[in-house]
Amino acid sequence: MVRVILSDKGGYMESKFWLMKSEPKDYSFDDLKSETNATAEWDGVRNYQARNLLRDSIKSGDRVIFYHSNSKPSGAVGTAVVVRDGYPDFTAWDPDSDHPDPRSTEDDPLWYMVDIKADQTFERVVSLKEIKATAALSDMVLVKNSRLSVQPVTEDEFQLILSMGLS
DNA sequence: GCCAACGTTGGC
DNA sequence: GCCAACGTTGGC
Repeated sequence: MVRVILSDKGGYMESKFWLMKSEPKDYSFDDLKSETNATAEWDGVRNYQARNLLRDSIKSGDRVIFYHSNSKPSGAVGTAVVVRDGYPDFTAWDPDSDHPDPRSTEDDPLWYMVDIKADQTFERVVSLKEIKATAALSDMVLVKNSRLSVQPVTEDEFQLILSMGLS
């Protein structure tokens, strides 16, 4: 089965590499590592474009760059592996959750999530400043549309950021 | 804390 | 379907 996502040019591309953002004051990479099996539900995404990726395109085994936004400095801090395909984000219909949305129900889910497991911890933060200063990373969604919290990256981008983070 | 950029909502 | 108003993200 070919997995596809809508590219910014309106055509289709596939990805097995992603970048996910979190504000570390809300949920940090250390928080993920401290979970049982270093695994957590990536819940709370309330954006349709990101939802579509979580529901349709992101699959178990895919690799993720974990990015700290609104941080000092903001940047990539580690990697994770997707360990469960998209499924309904049940926190949406829990009125006591951090991200309730009464439009979403168990019978007709509106929002989706995947599970991720922490993998490699970078030796240093690969800062947004450094990413922006790296020519080979200039096409990243992170650089072009800074708001999307779940976004595709190319394998080359993933490997380059990983090598920067481990050196 | 400011605010630019972007996404969403809802009146018409 | 347009678009103004509003809300959110996230760099700085």
